[in-house]
Amino acid sequence: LKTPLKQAATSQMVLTERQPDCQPLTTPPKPKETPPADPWTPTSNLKMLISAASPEIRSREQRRQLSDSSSEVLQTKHCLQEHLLGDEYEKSQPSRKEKSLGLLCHKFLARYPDYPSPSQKSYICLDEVTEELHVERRRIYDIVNVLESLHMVSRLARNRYVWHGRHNLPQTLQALKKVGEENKYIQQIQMIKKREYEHEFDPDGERSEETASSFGSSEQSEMSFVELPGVEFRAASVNGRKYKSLRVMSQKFVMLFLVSTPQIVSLEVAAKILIGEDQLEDLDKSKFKTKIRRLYDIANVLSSLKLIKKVHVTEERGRKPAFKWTGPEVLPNTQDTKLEATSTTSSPPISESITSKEQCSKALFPSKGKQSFTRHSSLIKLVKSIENDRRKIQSAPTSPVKISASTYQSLPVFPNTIAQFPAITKHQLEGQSKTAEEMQMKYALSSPEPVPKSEPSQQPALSQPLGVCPASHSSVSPVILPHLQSGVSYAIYLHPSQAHTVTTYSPGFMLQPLPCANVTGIKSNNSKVLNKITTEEGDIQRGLDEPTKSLAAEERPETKSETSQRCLKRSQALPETNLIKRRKSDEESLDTSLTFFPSGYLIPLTHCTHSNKAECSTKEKAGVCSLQHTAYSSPITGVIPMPASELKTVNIPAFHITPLNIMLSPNSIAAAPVLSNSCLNSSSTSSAPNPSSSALNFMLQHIGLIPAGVQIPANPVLQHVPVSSQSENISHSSGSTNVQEGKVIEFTFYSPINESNCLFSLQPSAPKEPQEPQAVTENFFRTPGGPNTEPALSANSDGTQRTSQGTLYIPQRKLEVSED
DNA sequence: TCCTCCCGCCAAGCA
DNA sequence: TGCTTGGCGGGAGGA
Repeated sequence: LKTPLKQAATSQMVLTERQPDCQPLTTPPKPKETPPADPWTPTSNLKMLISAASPEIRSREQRRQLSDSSSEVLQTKHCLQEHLLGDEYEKSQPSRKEKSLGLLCHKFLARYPDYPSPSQKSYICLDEVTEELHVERRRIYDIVNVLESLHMVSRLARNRYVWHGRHNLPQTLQALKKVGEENKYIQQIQMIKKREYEHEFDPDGERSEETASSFGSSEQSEMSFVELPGVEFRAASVNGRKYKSLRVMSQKFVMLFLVSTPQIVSLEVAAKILIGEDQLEDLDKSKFKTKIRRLYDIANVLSSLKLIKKVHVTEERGRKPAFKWTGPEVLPNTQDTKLEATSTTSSPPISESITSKEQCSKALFPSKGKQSFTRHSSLIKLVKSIENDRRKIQSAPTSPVKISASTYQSLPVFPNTIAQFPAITKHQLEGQSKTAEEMQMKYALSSPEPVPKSEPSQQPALSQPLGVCPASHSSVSPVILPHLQSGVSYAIYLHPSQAHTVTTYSPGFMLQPLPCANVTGIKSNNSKVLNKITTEEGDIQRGLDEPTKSLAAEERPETKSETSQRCLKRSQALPETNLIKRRKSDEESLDTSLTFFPSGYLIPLTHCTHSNKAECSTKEKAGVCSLQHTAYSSPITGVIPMPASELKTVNIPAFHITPLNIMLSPNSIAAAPVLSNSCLNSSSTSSAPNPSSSALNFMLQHIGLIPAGVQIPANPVLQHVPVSSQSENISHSSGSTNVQEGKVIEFTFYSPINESNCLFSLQPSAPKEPQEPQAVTENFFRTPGGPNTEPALSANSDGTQRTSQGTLYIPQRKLEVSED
């Protein structure tokens, strides 16, 4: 009996309403001897009507020995069709949206508690469900399969499932994350990105061997269903189709979110990865489309579970559908499932989650520490390899120490940054340890060698822990730069790994590492401010950074003072209002997912000029530096003082080329690019000239910061380069503060040799006087052809173009995420 | 036009 | 052998 009651009622209602004369109007119950037919869905109704109208189909129906009541139905429908012409009939049908899998899943989930009592097991009878939800069984399978992939249900027998609710979710996600990491999904994502970019430059070209081999390795890592002890996989076709099962696909899809950062995965990438694991060579369109269809199915269910949320990633090639993880954050690879819920979902509070977890653990994990998932045999080698790598990294002399939020809070402050922040914020800092301040001041302003170099041998491990991504960054380090022309100093934030090799060109330079919040955390903290997020590449990037982020943060011995400055900067950068609250949440974010943003940032210290540095420093100590404007926290790093209205862009270094928008107009002011370390570091492996170096030299010379002929060595050093800048990515604020007039300029260096890139983020302060147009020559921007090849500006191959009046415009390839 | 995904065919495999 | 399960892709609604 598949006739849904509700549908019958609806039909009756419609009939009664529209055709009172059509009798009988009641939908008769289907007799038991009704042949297997489509359920009583609107579409099947329509088909039935059509078949009724067709003699051929009708005769076929007759051959099927339609019962009298079935005939009645047909007659009724026929009657309905006759009287409800065309549009009217269509309008009487539920819309497509009302029949969506997501909605159906909502209904399904509403039937069962999120956290059922362990003593009372809920059983799911598919027949009942299909009947009550008025859907065909096939749809329920879709839902159940996804739920089963998360171990929210498990199959008990034919037609029968057990409802676990979300009890198992923490463990499942943990296991999935682990498998995802072991399966090198991050690298696969990067490879796909790389392929995409290579395809942009060479649409007809063969895919690189590296990419191919990477996928080759992914093929062998095909895995089976990830199980939890006690939640066994008892699919009917467990042996036959499980590798293509929606369950497995769902798990893989979830893994992609769990391993990538920010946790945004585009459907395209997910589909390619899923196909890649099956057979990359058959990456034909139909297969791709099919995967996409299935991913939509899965995504709908996951969305109903509020684990993901649909967003759109906008890049230069268009708007792409993607999904953002909104489920509980999963900490990496802790033996004991230590999870916490983020603020974005309807997930239970942490305490509840933990409680549930404990309950679930008792039920499902009698022996803790046991491997909690199955693994394809071919994966074991990969896992061992990764674990070895991880061991090497973790046993390095500079092994990281996790810094808790409380540590952040209690650490002393770094005076130089005080000048950038409003007095109210500084006031909070006055209570800090003066001794610590003095020590840091001394260190900051007097030390000619501000940053101890790390062991060069550590660099590869730090920047390329997985041996795949050359553009790995861990954190940023601020550098105070004097502005020779405008009298404005800047704090530039570098990655520690970059800072290791920095040599200063000004005695006043100093370096500090600074952690940056991950995009996800930022988003949650400043979601209203940050309405654009560069993603995908950054997503990939941070994923890669994760294994190394803490390493880099701990590379240097002055960890405590650095972290204190991190804390300070983050807290200082917060808006005056909600300061404490936001800092708290910020720190929570740091604590839970301390991630270092790989880009470099330039901070204008508009009131701390080079000429009166000492005075300024003194003022900084007293916390009365004449900065008048209100500084806001950056959603990116938490340390960049800039107006909230301008916090529109997050710079995330791309694994591949990431030509971002750069508008160089004559009306902005000087700024200095901050080189990400990746291209610089990676350049050491190549004998080719470093384009970044020559570019910076050019810039420095061009804008008069260094005399012509003076060359800054090809050393990853901060340069102070005034560049007229204007970013399209920043919405201009109507405010009048200096900082508000600052702009962010971003661009990427591309080195064809090491295939790395550097993302620059320049944030100049407002110009006091309009400057002459700064002609940016071709030397500055390199094309993929190499440092001495045809300049990007005149080559269209990379999409760049030069506008009139010396304005350089590089079409944006930055990705934005928009939520529906 | 393209995205989204409903729908149901039909094959694998279980009872 | 009938039924359950679920892969798969056509094609239509919706943006």
